[in-house]
Amino acid sequence: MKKTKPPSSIKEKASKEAVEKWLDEVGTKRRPTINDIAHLAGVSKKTVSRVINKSVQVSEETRAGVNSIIKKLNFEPDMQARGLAFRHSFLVGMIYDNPNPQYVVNFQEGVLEGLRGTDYELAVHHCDRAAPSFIEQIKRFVERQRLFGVILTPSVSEDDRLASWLHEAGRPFIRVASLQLDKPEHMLVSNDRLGGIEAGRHLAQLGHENIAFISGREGFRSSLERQSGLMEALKEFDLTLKQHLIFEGAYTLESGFSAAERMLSLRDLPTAVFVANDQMAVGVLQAIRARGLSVPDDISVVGYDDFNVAQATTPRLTTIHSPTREIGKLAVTKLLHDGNDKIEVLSETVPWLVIRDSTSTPKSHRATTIISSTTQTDQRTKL
Amino acid sequence: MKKTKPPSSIKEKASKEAVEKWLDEVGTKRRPTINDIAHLAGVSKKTVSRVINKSVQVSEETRAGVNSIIKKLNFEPDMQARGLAFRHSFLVGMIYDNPNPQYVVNFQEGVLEGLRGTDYELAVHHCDRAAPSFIEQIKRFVERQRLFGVILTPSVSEDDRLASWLHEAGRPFIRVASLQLDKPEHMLVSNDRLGGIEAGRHLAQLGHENIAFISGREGFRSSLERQSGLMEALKEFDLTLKQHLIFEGAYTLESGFSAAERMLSLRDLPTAVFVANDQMAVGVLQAIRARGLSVPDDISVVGYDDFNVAQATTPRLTTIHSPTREIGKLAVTKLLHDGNDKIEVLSETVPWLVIRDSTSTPKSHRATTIISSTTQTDQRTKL
DNA sequence: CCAATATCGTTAACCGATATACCAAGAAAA
DNA sequence: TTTTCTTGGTATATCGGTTAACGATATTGG
Repeated sequence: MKKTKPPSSIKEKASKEAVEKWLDEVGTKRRPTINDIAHLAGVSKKTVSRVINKSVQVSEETRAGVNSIIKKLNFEPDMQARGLAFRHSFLVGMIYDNPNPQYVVNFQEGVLEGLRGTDYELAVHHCDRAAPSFIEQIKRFVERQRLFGVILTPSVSEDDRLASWLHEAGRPFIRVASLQLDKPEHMLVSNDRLGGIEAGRHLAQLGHENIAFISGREGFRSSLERQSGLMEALKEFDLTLKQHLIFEGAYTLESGFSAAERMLSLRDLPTAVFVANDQMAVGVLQAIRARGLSVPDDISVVGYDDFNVAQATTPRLTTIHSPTREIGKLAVTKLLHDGNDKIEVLSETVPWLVIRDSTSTPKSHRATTIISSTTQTDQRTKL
Repeated sequence: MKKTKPPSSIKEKASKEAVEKWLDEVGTKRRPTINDIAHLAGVSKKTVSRVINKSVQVSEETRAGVNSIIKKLNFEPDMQARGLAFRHSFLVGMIYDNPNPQYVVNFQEGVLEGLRGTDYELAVHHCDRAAPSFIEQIKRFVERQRLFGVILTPSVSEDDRLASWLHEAGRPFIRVASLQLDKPEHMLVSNDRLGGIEAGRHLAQLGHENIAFISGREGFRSSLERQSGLMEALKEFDLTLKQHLIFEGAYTLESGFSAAERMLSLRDLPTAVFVANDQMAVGVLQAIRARGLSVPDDISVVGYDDFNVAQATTPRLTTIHSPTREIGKLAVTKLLHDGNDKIEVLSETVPWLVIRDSTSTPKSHRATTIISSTTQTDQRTKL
């Protein structure tokens, strides 16, 4: 049926005419499909498919010919159809339930960066972990869209039922959390414990001994990890975190304010406080000021996150920088390469201390260590 | 071929057994398809499809029967396949190129809220408007995923080439911008002009006459609109915005800081400044403090956006609240109902003034109007 | 009582890709 | 020379839905 190959110049000329004819007659009405490409390139559908999917079973010549037609017709394969055949869509789902906008956007931007250049796109889903049908809604989302894979961010990531369902359904997923909760292939740990250690060491090194902690809501993993890091650091300096210096907040500005008020009503005030996130730390600064005290002269404050509020306060907030964006990017990479390569994770996802203006040596030390107090003021780590 | 209907109790019993058999034998291996439902419900594929799509051509009895099987098998239609047949996916695209995380998340959350309960999901795409292939990348995204519709947020929304391409391709889309750019069915206007008016009136009513403006980068629509609102308000009070009191920033904290420094080097200082966004306003506050001046005693400051930095500063920022979330929600509603209903838009997308602590009467007026200055301090509008 | 008309359902073709099975031609091996 | 791989390609079924076109039944009207 097929004619013997004509010399390539003639063949190409013929094909060029055919392409133009197609563009005139059909191209104005609908997008090209794989059939059009196959027809104009003089090969079969499957061969075009092989070219698209970079299969090796196709000669360099054929590949070039097909690609040139693809380019001329500006062909984009329909991901719906591709997904139908592959039994999964080309969508990665990101599920979140996080009140902090900056966390979400930073993470999301990391994910999008990781997705760039791949065939995959991002579908985001916000959920309310308190809602009774919370799991059902997520299942529905995942099943209906046949997501290629799912990224669970805190605190959704902490739900074990969800994780085991995904596991049993055989769907690739990544849990991003502040500590190891599951098999390593599913986990990406942001290591909030280390951040807590950094904060604790910083305060202890400045000479603080009476250090308070303002936590997130009871049971919040990230807060627990940050606290446990603080305790570990204090232990290194033979200090302890006293039970009556732990105050519960809820990660909001207001809750930070009221937790700080409780703290400030103590007879013996602490000389420093580590606050489990920046948003609360803003409230803490305001409460301290409202009492007529000054930061850092009377009380040093360390936050956590390094979101942009940390630079808006007076004094600007010393805080722990969390590499949220990098974690997001890693999450995608891990998801897409699912165990193919083991990625070196640790180095990039380690939080670090950013020293700004809300910490200094405690008053009691001030007389003896004037020098360190002044040099401290402008020191920053990786800003 | 079909038997006469048996009494429904018998029929149901038989079907119940068949359902259990299916769940045991097949349900463990793969998800149910429309064929399974049709078979077990004793109807055809198409009838099930009609039930799913809420077509009227199906009797109440049949519908109930089919729905019961759907529920028992926990069937979720595959959106890939549906999309293939419909010639569009069940995805709404949101395209952004906005450095402000809070804007993005607020807007996105509004969009997700608008999508809740529909069959559609959100695919987000971040782009760089400065990149040369910027348009091509978006086209690729839209075409490959065959998006049902697209929402363009500022400043991507301002690109006319993109808008006309979408229009010609016949794909539904919404442009969210600070002023009318196109036919109303494609536009959602956030009315930054009104916000500017609010800010201007507030300052003028306090008695300020020498008012400065710190703008966004040249040509930024939102900034231009806010400025033009300011000018309009001043005109109402027989005031003008003097050319030498306009300073260009770039919507970042640092740019606000340096614009303010330029302003503060003037011989005659203005008594108030309207800053085109909160992020810059934070920089402005810092610059004023750095000069040893005080806000609002020496200079009043008004921001724009009402993002959470506005509550973190000292003094807390008087600013214009932009109903970003509501606009996001409206954008989806408009997109999904595309002209079916005309939605009443204006009432919800109007920005409003939030009075906090960074504005007061100017010094010169202070002696004569003590009372208004004190009552002002705690006044807030809709906080 | 029979044709016209809703009403309710069915069948076959199709959306745009991939997978399976299979074939032809040339190179290497027997 | 014949047989057996390997390589490069084709034809057809299939993924899970929808649409178009076309039956069957009941319900009317003449």
